Amino acid sequence: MAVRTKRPAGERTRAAILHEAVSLATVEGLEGLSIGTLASALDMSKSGLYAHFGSKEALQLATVDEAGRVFEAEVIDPALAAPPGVDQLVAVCEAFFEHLERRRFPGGCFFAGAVLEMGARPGPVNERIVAFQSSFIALVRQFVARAQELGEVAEDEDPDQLTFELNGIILAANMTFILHQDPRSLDLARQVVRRRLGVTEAGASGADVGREVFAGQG
Amino acid sequence: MAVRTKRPAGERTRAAILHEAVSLATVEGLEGLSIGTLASALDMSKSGLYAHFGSKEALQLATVDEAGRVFEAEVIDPALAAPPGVDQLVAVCEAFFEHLERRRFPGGCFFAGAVLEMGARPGPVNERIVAFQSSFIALVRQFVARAQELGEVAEDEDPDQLTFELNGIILAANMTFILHQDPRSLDLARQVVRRRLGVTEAGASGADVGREVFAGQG
DNA sequence: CCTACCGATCGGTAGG
DNA sequence: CCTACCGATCGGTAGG
Repeated sequence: MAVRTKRPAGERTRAAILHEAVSLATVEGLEGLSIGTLASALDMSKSGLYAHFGSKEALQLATVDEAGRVFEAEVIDPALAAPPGVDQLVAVCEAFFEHLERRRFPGGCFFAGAVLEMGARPGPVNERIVAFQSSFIALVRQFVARAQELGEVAEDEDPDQLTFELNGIILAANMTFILHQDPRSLDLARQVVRRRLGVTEAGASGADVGREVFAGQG
Repeated sequence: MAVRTKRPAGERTRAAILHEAVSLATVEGLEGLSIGTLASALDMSKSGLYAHFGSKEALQLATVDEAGRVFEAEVIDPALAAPPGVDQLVAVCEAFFEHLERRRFPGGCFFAGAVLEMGARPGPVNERIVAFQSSFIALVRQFVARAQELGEVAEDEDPDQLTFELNGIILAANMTFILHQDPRSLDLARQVVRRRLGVTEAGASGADVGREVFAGQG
């Protein structure tokens, strides 16, 4: 199919490894993810897989980066595409809920699990996870500040408090979804977001499509 | 010291093992917790420790139970001792924040981590974790319902939504504390709780003592 | 509660 | 990307 470039097979293999690694890590954890298990899941030899990374830590770092790319594509990009204001706050939450609902990873949100797993394990892997998570919170805070500038969030609200609450809603949605394995758990999360942000009807955002509505806003 | 009863030394040893096991599990995870590591942390032989439980799964179950006892003593009991109403909702959150601040476990809240670690690993250990977590949420929901009966939570609030939000605040506090390792992170969580519940001054609850205040309520 | 051991798997290496 | 291997550690057992 593709024209031969430098090492297309190797890159495809690497991508396939990381795709599997991120999924496996949401079940086994980043420490529990073993090179042998990962190799046999891909019908490869252990050392063949190992050669792509050179150490377990390098595999873990590459896995975190791959999870970051998935999160950007499925959660951050749709939120960035939404119009600034309260709609954007709804959009970032909604994109996260759909990321869960899609069951992209068997163990729920990669980063929610990774922060807790590696929180007491200092080192490069922990630092990379913390950096990504912190940048996501910072982005949500920007969305909140912009919404407040637009007058769609009350002036007496503290942006840090609202950001904290939205992060809490996201984490509670992830935990509830994992606990009950039921897509309806997310309906409650959606109601909480809309009530907290003063959005009256269901489909407040037209940015993150794939659901329906445009009920009472357009 | 103590009069010889049936097997006091064995029970003391078992208690010491579980105390260490819960702490270690918040760092290494319940799967990463190995019998060898646990034994050497206690200066015991591996098989000596193993004899107390008979299988790794039994050790994991006993560890979850021990973590449940700690959570009951440090979070649930203080909340039950608080007066019903909004004070009790503040008390349960405050008890959790102090549980974190006390750094009882190096990896933060045991159950927050355990739910995410074991969420995609069906089995008896997962079931025990889910049962405990669900019972805690159910208890918070009872507190919310009681506060609403007392007229301290608005009639148009949905108890499930408020319970979900309080759980989110707790989870966000845990994550933030782990991310920044800074007790001041919890100040923001405290502000969020009080603003969300319409409590104006800092020390709304006299039940969970050890902090101070009684500013504008008594 | 111990020493001594089992087969399996771990991360990693040699050499191709 | 492979086979074949390394020492260390895993959960678990025998026997005391």
